[in-house]
Amino acid sequence: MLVKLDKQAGVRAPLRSTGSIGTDIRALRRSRNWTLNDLAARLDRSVGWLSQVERGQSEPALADIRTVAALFDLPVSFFFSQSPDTPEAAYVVRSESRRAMSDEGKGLVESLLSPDLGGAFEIVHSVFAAGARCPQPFVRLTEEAGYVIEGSLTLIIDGENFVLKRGDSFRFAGETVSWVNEGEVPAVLIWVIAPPVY
Amino acid sequence: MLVKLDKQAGVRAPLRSTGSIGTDIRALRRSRNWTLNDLAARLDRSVGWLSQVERGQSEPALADIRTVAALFDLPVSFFFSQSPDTPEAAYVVRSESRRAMSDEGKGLVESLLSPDLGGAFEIVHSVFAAGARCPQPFVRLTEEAGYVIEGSLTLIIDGENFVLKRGDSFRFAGETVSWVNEGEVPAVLIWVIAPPVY
DNA sequence: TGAATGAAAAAATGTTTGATTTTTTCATTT
DNA sequence: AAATGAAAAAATCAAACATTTTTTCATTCA
Repeated sequence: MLVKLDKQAGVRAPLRSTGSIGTDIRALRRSRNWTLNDLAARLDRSVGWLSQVERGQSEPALADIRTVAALFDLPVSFFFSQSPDTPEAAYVVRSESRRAMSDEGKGLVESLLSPDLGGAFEIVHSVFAAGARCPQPFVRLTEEAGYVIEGSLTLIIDGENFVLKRGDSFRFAGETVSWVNEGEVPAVLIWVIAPPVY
Repeated sequence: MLVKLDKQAGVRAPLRSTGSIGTDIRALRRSRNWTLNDLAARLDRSVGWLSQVERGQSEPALADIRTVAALFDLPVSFFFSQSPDTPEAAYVVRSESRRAMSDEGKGLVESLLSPDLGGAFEIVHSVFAAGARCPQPFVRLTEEAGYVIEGSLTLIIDGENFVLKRGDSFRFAGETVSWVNEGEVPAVLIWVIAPPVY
């Protein structure tokens, strides 16, 4: 039974997922505020088809999945890293079965800590390699907060440097942000973003 | 300068705080969807006065603060655990200067990981004492997620038991939830709640 | 002297309605 | 079975108006 949460409380509707590719695509599309038409155009497919795909009534071709992955800057593997088919999968993500959201090699490995995309916020496990540096500062229309589990990370918020160590936390919203790991070991953080950007 | 974030993106307005008691009270009141009138009535004070207090134009009496603390089930100390007056305080919370949101002794110590109350979600550091047990299951109109940093915690979601270990994470929304720490050591978690309940 | 009030003004929020956009459905084609 | 295109259904949006909530401020209270 699905509990009806009232809108006013700010809880987004579609949380319970089927864990299908279509559900992922829908969440990704929504995170960018795109309509079916917006995404269908980019895939060079019809709106009706996309609607069917998102609801699991039709299977996208591999080529389509590749395009979607590219559009959202995700590894294709993301769409196939299915959570094990246990009853707990709706609620729990085991440390060994997180879905990777970025490829190794960029100095930052992000993986999803929630059972699926969607919801009011995104909670991500991020590992910043020693010496890694944000390619360029970014600004997002989001509220973001984080907590340092291991190692140390320098955050640059609106030009000010903050060296965060284990146990430190932060929050910002709307500022220009960048980061560097100036330590000798990887920095491990929990990072929360609302609303979701992936 | 305060960046204007657009509503559509779902970012709540009043983030930057003055760090005053009034700001805390306003955030707490809002988290329960109470109007000035609702809270003023409970404090047996006028609406105008409360408006002034929340905006720092008037000082509440100690008795008022005690009542507020009781209403929101917070220790009075919460309102006086000011973050150090450094420029970073707007963005960063150091591990040694978190604001405690619950008194020791209940088996659960929660402390705030964001620089102030308010915002789209709440991020909390929670330590569940070994053997501690949730006094009774709860249901909230929120979306909640968490990550186990240390130790182990059993979550009971809609009657199903999930034993979470270090590195595991979870998310739920609308379910009936309870918890026990059946381990021998404290369980340390990061817990995210949207929208804020404190 | 600053806390506190009450009432008027201002601001914010909610509601309705009709129009528009977005999504779903489905018969048909590839 | 994938994919389309068009009709139906559902959801979203904008404007106008009503209502609620918040702020302001002159005044009283202790």
